[in-house]
Amino acid sequence: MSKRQNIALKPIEEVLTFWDILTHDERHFIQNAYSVLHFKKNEVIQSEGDTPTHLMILASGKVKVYKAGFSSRPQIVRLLKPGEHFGYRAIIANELNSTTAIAFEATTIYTISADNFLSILRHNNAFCYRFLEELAFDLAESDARTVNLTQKHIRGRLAGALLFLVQNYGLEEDGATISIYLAREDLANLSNMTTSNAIRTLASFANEEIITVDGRKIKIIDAEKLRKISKLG
Amino acid sequence: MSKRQNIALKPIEEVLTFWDILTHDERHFIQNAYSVLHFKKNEVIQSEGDTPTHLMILASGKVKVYKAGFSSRPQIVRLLKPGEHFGYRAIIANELNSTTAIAFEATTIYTISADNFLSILRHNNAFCYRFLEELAFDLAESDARTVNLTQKHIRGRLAGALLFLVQNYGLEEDGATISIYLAREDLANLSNMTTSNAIRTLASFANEEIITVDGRKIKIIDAEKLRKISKLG
DNA sequence: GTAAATTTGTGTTTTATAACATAGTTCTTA
DNA sequence: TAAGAACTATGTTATAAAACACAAATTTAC
Repeated sequence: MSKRQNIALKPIEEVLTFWDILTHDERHFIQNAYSVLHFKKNEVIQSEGDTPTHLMILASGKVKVYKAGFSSRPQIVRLLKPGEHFGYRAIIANELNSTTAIAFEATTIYTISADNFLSILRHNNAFCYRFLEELAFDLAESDARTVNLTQKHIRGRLAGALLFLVQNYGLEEDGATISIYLAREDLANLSNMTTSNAIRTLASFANEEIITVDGRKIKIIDAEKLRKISKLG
Repeated sequence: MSKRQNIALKPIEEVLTFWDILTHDERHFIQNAYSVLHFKKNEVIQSEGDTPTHLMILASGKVKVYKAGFSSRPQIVRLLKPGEHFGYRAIIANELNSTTAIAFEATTIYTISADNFLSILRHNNAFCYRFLEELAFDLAESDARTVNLTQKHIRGRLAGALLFLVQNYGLEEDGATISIYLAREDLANLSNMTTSNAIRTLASFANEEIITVDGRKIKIIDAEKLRKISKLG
């Protein structure tokens, strides 16, 4: 992990989506027990195979979570935005980290130690249930991704990835530009294809006037068509 | 769902792996609130897209859980054995069923209604935590499957599937025969390939004396080699 | 116990996508 | 602001696996 700094930072009670379900005592406890970590662009936050030590909550920035593949092609399994948690699955399952997390951009993270996290899980049922819901949701997503990536053709996979980005990060004020700028390589690692093919297919989409591309900025022109391509492989 | 019958049946307190963490009252409650369902070979137990109604616990038999693919090729995501639960993810996430479950063979299932299940989840922290653990474990499995299926070549995928079957259902008394007899098509749906390719690849493995095949009975001869193939794609 | 249906097996052709090669372009950083 | 590194782009070739076609074997149903 990384050194600390001190930049303007949203207070923990505004970042944690589960703040409302904590008891008075727990809030107090956490306010004294959390840490803040800062990561620069492309810094590794946690590594696949490491012992998990903390629940992490993204305060600002963007994080990609991936599994190292065999063929030197990592598979991105989650993209995180502020307010979202990670690093806790392995704590609960009592396993080593199954994924690596990297900061896409300068990122600030609140951390709560595994012991403290487990202690609250064990004592606050609503808290436990909240994480149960989250994992239940993520599991369906993961299974759906398996089918998406194994059964669709390249165009369908890339279209699906673009729609996922829209859903996940939303659009800019123009109502069209996807609010995250990914390298072609990341786009490829999200949709299980080579970088060349991500580039090529993106160019096709632009040619067909489904999107426009300006460097890493992608504007959605015809979302309906994109959805169709995503569905029909 | 299906009609009831009355065959010799393990009592619920012996089937439920979470019996020990229920309170006296909850045990009492469940003993009056469960139902038993019987399914014949190939009967559908629940369908993708349906509203989830019950937590299901497999008392006897074998069940496959899969997602319907696009290309008419379903993807098997879990294979269940007695004692294992299913059908509860969608209840927790408050979604429709994301998978279909089918009985592989004559199967008996204990069911507990969604309301009752949720009520215990909400009141018994240890119970909630047990399911949290289960989902945490399943999520890593699902992510790992994504990478397995997208990045390995056919031989690696099939080798992985065979090892999975061994791990999941174990071996017969001879210490070599896998304790589940799957159709080639199911083997294919487990490892993301066409049936022809499952047949062909299985034949190659037999040729290379890594396994022997007798109808649907598969004997593992060289587990080490199988592991190697699974790893190196 | 025979017909029909399903499953298994094998050969051939086609195709989607990876791999490779190379060049232009844009970002870093010294 | 120049030099190098990283990223984007595009053409060509190679190949893994699907698609198709059909035959043999086995299971199921009547």
